[in-house]
Amino acid sequence: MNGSSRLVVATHVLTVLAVVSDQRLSSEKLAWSLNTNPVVVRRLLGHLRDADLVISKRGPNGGFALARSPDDVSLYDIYEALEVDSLFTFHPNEPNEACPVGDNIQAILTETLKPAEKALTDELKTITIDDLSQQILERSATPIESVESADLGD
Amino acid sequence: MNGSSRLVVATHVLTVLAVVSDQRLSSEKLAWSLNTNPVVVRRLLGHLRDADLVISKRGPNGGFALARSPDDVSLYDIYEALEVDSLFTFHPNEPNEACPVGDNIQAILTETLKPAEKALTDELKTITIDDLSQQILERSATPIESVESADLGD
DNA sequence: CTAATTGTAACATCCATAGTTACAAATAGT
DNA sequence: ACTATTTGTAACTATGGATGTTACAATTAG
Repeated sequence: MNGSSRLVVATHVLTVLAVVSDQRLSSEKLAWSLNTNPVVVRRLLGHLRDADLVISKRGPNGGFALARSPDDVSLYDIYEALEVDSLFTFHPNEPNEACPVGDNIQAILTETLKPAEKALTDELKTITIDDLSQQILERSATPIESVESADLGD
Repeated sequence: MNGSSRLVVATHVLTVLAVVSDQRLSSEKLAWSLNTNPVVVRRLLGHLRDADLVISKRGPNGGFALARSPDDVSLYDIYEALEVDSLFTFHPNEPNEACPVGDNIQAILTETLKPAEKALTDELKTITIDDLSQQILERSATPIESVESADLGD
C-alpha cells in the first residue's frame, strides 16, 4: 500500500474521533466530514480496528470510537496499521540481470534507503492525534457539536 | 508526482551512467538495463536534463551522460528534479468545511508533516550515486563492459 | 545524403484507489 | 419476536496516474 491518500484520510478520521472524545460516530457522519462514501470509511477503519486503534459497534447507536487515549496514537501507528510497504516503490519490471547495475541496484537501494525511511518514521512517532486535535480546537471557529449533530442532507 | 517508482528508476539510470563514467549511452542501452522501453527512458531523462543532472546529444553516437561528477549527485537532487510534490497526498475530495476538523486538518497536517519530510530529505542528501556506483563495483561479478557492449537482441 | 539518435505528441494499457450497490450479521429498543 | 439501525464485506464500476507503444520531426556525424 503506497502513494495513496490513506495515511492522511485515516489521520483525519482519527482526529475527528479524538475531538469528540468518547462518543461513537457512525461511518455516515465520518464520511460527511471527509466528503466521501460511508463504505470507504468502514473499509479504512477496518484496518485500524485490526490494529487496535479503533473499536466499532454494530446496530442502533453503533459506530466507531478510539480504542486508546489520543495521546497514545501516533502517526506512525497509523502508518504501520495501513501497512505502507515502503516509501520507495520499484519499477514493475525486474531490471535486467545481465547488467551489473540491474543485477544489484535493488538490493543496494533497499539497504541504502533504510536510514531515510527510519528518519521519517521516527518523526511520525513524535506526532499524536492528540496534538492534532488540540490544534483543531485552537483554530476552529465552528463548535465541535457541529460534528455530532451534523445535518447529513439526503 | 508521487508514489511511483520514478525515483528508483531515475537512480538506477544515473547509477548506470556513473558506472560507465563519461561514456555516452543511448536510451536503448539504458532501457535494456531497466528492462523497459527507450521512450520511457528519454521521457524520464528529460526531467533530469532540465535539472542539469544529465546532458544529452542527438544523432549518431549520441545519447546521455552525467552532467556532473557522481559524488555531486545526491538522491535528494533526483528527488527534487522529479518534483515529488509531497510524500503525503490528500484525498481527491476536499474535506467538508462545515466540519471543524475537515476545515482545518489539511493546513495543520501540511505544517505538522514538514519536519518528517525534512528528516527524509536530509537523509537523501547524504547518499550520492557515486556511493551506489562503488557498491555496484564491489558486488558485481559481471564486468562493466557488458553494459557498453550489451547485445540488445531484436 | 544517409543513418542514428533524441524530443515529444498522441494514444493504448494497466493497475491501484475510490466510489457504489447490495445484502448478511449484529444489536438496541419496543 | 419484530423492526430499525448500523457495521462488515463482497462484487462491481469508475477514475486517474503511470507506463508502454507508435510515430515522426529535429538534430547531427560521417
